[in-house]
Amino acid sequence: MRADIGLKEVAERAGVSMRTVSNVVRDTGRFSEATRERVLRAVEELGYRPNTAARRLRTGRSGVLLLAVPELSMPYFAELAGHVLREAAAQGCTLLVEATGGHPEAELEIALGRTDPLVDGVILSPLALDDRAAAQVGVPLVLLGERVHELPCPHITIDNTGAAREATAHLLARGRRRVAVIGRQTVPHAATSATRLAGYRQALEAAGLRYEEALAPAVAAYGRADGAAAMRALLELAEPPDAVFCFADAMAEGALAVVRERGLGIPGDVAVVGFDDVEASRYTAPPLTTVAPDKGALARLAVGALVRRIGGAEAKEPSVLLAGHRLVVRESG
Amino acid sequence: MRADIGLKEVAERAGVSMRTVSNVVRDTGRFSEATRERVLRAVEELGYRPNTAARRLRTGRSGVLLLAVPELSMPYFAELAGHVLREAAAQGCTLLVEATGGHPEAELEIALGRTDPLVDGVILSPLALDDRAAAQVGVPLVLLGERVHELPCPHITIDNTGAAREATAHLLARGRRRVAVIGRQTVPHAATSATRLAGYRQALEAAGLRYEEALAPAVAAYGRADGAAAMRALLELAEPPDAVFCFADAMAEGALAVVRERGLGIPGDVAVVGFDDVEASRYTAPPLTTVAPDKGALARLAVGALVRRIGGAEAKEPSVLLAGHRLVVRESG
DNA sequence: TTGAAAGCGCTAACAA
DNA sequence: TTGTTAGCGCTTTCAA
Repeated sequence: MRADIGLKEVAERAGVSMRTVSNVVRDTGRFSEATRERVLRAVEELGYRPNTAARRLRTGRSGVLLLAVPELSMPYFAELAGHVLREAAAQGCTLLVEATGGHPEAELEIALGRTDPLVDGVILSPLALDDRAAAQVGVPLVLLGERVHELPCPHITIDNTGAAREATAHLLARGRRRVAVIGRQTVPHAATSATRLAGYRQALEAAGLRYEEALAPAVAAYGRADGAAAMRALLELAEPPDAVFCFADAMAEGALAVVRERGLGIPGDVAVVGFDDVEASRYTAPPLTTVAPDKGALARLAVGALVRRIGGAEAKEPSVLLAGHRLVVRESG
Repeated sequence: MRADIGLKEVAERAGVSMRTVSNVVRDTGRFSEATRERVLRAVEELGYRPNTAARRLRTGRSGVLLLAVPELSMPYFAELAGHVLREAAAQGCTLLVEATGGHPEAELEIALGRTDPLVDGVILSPLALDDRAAAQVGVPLVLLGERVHELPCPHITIDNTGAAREATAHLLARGRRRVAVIGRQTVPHAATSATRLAGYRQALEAAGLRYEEALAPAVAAYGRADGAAAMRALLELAEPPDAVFCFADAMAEGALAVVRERGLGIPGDVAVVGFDDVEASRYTAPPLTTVAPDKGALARLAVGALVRRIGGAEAKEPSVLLAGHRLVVRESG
């Protein structure tokens, strides 16, 4: 049982009205320095803590943000969640984390605002959201990590196409000529796949190479098992690739395991590049070359944009906020 | 702006009093089947959603639980959080996730109940909590994953000592004679280290071997880098080990990387066993033999015990709840 | 610069 | 079985 010290008790102790205590505590309105000190002392002595439920009931604000990611057990999202957590705390907000499983329906529900009524705003990391949500976004919303074209809300992302182009170009620059890609998806609205694939093709084209679909096996998801399966398929090819660019480190890990298992050298026989720069990628065999999105910036931009949105900012601000990225070259490619 | 449909609107529409609506919605009190249907229809048509702030203000319950883990970027905790998330949702609770950084002070704050005033109860995964908190636990609290002796609250854990004994015995049974251990900690109150080390020593003893501190290098934390550093030290020894038992899969990954880098065979020259059965461990080179705690059971027990605690259950129930574990034998040992 | 008082939407004690 | 009503603790208009 939390001590039942309320505004009233503090007010009595400090010899002022509740209103003044409220003002001092939230640092709003006017009051003299002397009053302020007296109130703060009373707060301290009594161990007063504002009742958030009452505050919310009154103001309609809870200070709670929701972060919805596909799966917390995916290291990239876990790391991202960690950053968002820190950033939300820095902004004085509480963060709720939810897993959508990457299901379009679950993502839609969240975009529509059918979340815990507690939340003031939502940061959604969609995997397969379509634009049915466009017409009726129900909460202050920010999309993190993927562009869903029609949604009227800020999108926080990195230059996926540019990053994919750089990663592919890197492989090409090292003399690879059959560069495969793991991460193409055939489901509709798979924006990550689409933007990165575009970058890959641009790099190929710039090098005078032509895109072969055989070198871009489709995957169902972005897990290790998907990467492993795709790599196996690639190695069955009459002309197997001499390099593979994976759209996620997790898939790269799976791919690495398959290549090793075949007794092939990395990067000797097959170079491998990933995407995400998850912590584990420093410890794979061999350490993974990968695209590192600036996760801290991503989190900062997302929380910032959301807080502004909640504060009533209209869609005035640019609808796409870009965080940086860089290619971290390690030993796998 | 959430639609401002309240109990009142629903009551009017259904032609009953607010009280009845409230009862129907929460399924408490008495009402006829006909009333019930009428009310539910009105709720549906109006899209009524209860205001949780008002409810909480009135009842003092928010239905929000807090899970505090050291770091979300540690895969074991990320996976565990995923399970707890699901379990909390199944119980109709909202889950807040927080990272303590494993700092004793941060953990103490949480155990003392100095959390977001919103939360009804806390599941804490402590790394270094001491028993200063004993006297004054301030919220319904459940400890997950580690026993902190004096705290008057349920402890959810696995048989760490037994598990460590089994893992070590497994290595011994395969003919290893110099079995090292990575994970010994010298900071006070490192319960995980202490219980697992005890199991390791028991197995050694049962095999007629004696404990050598040189084979148990101290680590500062349980990350990959710590495992790598410890493994390096071990390989410098005049008589290096022929097997290593790591208290966390993350450390095992670091250790594997070092062993490979030295050109030694796994498990040929050095067998490696981990602890946690994190998903990544199926994809290490070679796949990691590891102790798998039943994370689902851990989550279920923790949420269950906490909900009962919040509901007013006294410390009547057993103070230690054990989840199962098993040794998953893969190729590394 | 401060005080008094009216609710925010809901639950539960009291009535009918 | 259902209706009425008094607050929960806070913010904020209206007065002083």
